[in-house]
Amino acid sequence: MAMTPQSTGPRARPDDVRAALLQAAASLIESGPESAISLRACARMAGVSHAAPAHYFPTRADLIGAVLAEGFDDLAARMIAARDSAQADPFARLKAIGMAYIAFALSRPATYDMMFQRSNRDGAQGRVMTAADHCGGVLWRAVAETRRPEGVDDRTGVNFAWMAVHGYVSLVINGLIDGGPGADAIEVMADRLLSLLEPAFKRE
Amino acid sequence: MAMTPQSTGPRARPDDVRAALLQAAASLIESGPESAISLRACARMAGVSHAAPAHYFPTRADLIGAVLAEGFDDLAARMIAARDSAQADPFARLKAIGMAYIAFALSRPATYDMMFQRSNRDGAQGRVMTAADHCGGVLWRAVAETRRPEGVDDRTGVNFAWMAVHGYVSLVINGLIDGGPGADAIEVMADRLLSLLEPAFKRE
DNA sequence: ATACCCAGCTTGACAGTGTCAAGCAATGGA
DNA sequence: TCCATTGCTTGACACTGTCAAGCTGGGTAT
Repeated sequence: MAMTPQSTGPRARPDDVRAALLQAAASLIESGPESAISLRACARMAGVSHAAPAHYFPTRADLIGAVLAEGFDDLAARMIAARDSAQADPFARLKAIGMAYIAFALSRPATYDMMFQRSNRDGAQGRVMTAADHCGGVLWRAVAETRRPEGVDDRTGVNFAWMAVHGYVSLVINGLIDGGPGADAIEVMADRLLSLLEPAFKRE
Repeated sequence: MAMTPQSTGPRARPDDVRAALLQAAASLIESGPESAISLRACARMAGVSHAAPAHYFPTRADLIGAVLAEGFDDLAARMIAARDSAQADPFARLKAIGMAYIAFALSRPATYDMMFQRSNRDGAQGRVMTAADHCGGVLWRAVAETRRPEGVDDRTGVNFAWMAVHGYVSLVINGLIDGGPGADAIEVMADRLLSLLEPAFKRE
């Protein structure tokens, strides 16, 4: 059998290639059209042969899925960090999560776009959806801590917050709305958007 | 020179092929992964050779762009029809537009998704963006007719309405939120969403 | 009427892609 | 020392978008 008991295996020489492939894919996603994200281009960037990726990612969808799963993990980490360094007020925490969400999306727009497309979530054996659910869980808990008006239950609150923030960044990323003139228009608009949400997440 | 004076040309035998290619592309978009939308598959469906599409659409992006431009035209038409058959109240008209928008997106989810991706809007010499702007204009005028609270100017109103509805359908299409249990949950949720928008578009 | 042109489509080719199959090299355990 | 497994390579296949040529038939010009 000789099954290495999880000890020495990946330590001796870490899978440079796997990491290099992931980084190549991540950079290709942000730097060109989706059609340019090819396994062979990733392999060239990583300095390996055209068939090497198959050893780590059975198919193209699996490589892309791995990048997108990492994206969701990164997003969740940012949301948690923002939440934990915000004030104790539940809506302030929710707002901090929203701003972190927007910052992530605008920092990696192409990745964000792909993360939210069902067709890109097929590979990686469901890991993408698991990571996405983890993100949703962070939002869910933050919403659950707010006190909302009658008729806005947890699910409705999550849906409303998520659709507003996602709709905003999605339209901005794809150039269909702008926040108006000014360099920091996006942040101003994001702040205003979250303020507009306030009535649904506060009960006075 | 012999430049036909725009009269007889496309009448004699209408461009069946062009229409067939557009329809093939539209059906491929809705019936499979994006990678399956190939010029050659469209050509096979239309019963022409693999290079025939080049005569109507210089590149693949142009064919897809043409389908998406038609999508925006269709969407605008549905929005206008819904608006004109709604009650005279400005918010009722806005809500009718929103419901038509959601219905369109859910009836052609893959097309809708592609319409809102910047990378798919390169071809067709800007026709996609023109059609998208036309859609935005319909929304803009509907918003302008509402009476809103202080601080919600036209632009903010348009952004708020659009991001809410787009965010909702985008998340639903891609399976990240659901409207809760029940067959008509999506419509119920859509209705609730538009009601939640109401405070931003009414001044009592 | 005859020559001609050209729009509309065809066949053929090329580089590039994802994926599969086979093979090589080295590392580590028996 | 032998051997098996891991990690990667080369090679091949079908498929893709795009370009270059060639064919064909209906219209115009002479």
